[in-house]
Amino acid sequence: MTTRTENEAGDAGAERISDAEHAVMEALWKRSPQTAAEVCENVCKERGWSIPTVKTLLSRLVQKGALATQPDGRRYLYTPLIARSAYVGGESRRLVDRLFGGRAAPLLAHLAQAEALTKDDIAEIERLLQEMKK
Amino acid sequence: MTTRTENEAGDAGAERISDAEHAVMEALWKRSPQTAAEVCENVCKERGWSIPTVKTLLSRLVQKGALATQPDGRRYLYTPLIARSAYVGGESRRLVDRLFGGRAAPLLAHLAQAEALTKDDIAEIERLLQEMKK
DNA sequence: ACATTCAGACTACAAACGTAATCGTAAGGG
DNA sequence: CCCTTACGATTACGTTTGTAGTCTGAATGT
Repeated sequence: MTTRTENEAGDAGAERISDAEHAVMEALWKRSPQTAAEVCENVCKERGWSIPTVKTLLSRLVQKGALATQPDGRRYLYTPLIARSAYVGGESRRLVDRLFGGRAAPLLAHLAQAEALTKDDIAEIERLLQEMKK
Repeated sequence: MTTRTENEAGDAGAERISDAEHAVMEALWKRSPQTAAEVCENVCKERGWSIPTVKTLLSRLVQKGALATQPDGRRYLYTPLIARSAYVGGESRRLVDRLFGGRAAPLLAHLAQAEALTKDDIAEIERLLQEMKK
């Protein structure tokens, strides 16, 4: 390969996705492909954005290798290149590493203390643990 | 109070703490109070920073109401104004809200899938759940 | 054919961030 | 007393992020 300074397509999702960009990704994870206008319909109202904002975010995400474009007449259809589960996994890992020394148990303890766990959560987590132990 | 546009001391930790700032906070949560030089001793090597960088971060954290200063001769002693547990709780909550619709169980499921849970983690989590149910 | 419209590309611009150098000054060594 | 030194304060500056406007050209209706 030729020098390969950085990011020449090949790794999808190396660049960090910002908060605003994440909202756009969510829309596309929910359904894809979508045009810029469609994405806007799904997020502009909620976030108080105008179309140009969505277009900027889409462009940046394409640059970052998080979205693929596919021409459709005079506009583009956008599709995620990174899976939501990969993103979510990465972010979760980051948090656990940064704040809990990489251990997940303390995170759970914190959520518990903060009343972030409902009875249902607890029940579901127990089920998960049972599954895991098998 | 006079107009009270924003942040006139009263709320500690309203402003968001950035990644670099967080490293400084960690040093002070581990031990406090500390001088700027001491903080640097604890983080500069690891992050590849020079003293000016640490001083900037300390100043910003003071501005944000995350640190208190106490004059000690010609320098300052810095002390956290927000508890680590509060910060950690807030960040965890943010993540769970943003990525898991506020439910903790899916987070755990993800960590599990990603092999982020060791046998010890699982055991400890079970203990936690037992405690909680009491 | 031509004006209108609509899409992406490019430009803008302030705030936050990461990273640091410089300035002014007070404390201490001699 | 003066010089050096060690602080905090101020300033710097490129990048990322949030939020949007302008430009250019192609499609479209008539």
